[in-house]
Amino acid sequence: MNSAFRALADPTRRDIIELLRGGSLTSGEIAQHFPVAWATISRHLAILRDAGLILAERHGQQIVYELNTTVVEDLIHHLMGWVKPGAQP
Amino acid sequence: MNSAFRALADPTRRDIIELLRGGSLTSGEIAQHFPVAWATISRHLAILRDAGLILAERHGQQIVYELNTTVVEDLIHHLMGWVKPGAQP
DNA sequence: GTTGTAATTAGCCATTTAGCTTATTAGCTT
DNA sequence: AAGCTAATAAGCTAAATGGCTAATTACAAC
Repeated sequence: MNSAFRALADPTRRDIIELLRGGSLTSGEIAQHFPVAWATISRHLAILRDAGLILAERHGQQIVYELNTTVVEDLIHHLMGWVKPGAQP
Repeated sequence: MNSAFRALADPTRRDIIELLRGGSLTSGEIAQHFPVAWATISRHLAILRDAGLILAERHGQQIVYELNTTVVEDLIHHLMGWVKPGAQP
């Protein structure tokens, strides 16, 4: 859970997530949308993957990434616990 | 919005938020719950305050902090936009 | 106004992080 | 197996971050 919060702290990584809302994309397609080096995007993807926020699947010689909505939902529930007074403190 | 995500990246700051779920507390009361120096907690509080996640109010010579649920709710809505496919991409 | 208490700010240090460039791995295709 | 493309890993650097101690502000009470 901590790694998910850490992963979301970087705006580029949040942009990657927003990008993946539109559907699965390869690492190269994702990198094209950003003004940083491909290797930098690749590391962002690794951080998001380690946090469980995205899922990677190899298709031939390219790797397709997709948003893992399950972990995002877990985050939402976590945050909802902060605003719901009755939840387990 | 970015500052809120950044603020939540640190586990101590998330613990402070969880602590404030139980009700408003002074800076000193908050600091007592953590094994770090008071000045360090004070800076964490400033970061949370700048991000709008907590509200500060002076009562005499002490300052009382409380959770700002409004900004937490904004965060929740932001995250929900990631899992709801129909929302504005 | 001086003393005391609550809290923040300033200044310093070690660690982490995000970026880059240059290798290296993994899988096609010939 | 040799070459080509997609992607990650390695190694480096500058900037940000979280911790500390010491100094400073803000208010209250004497």
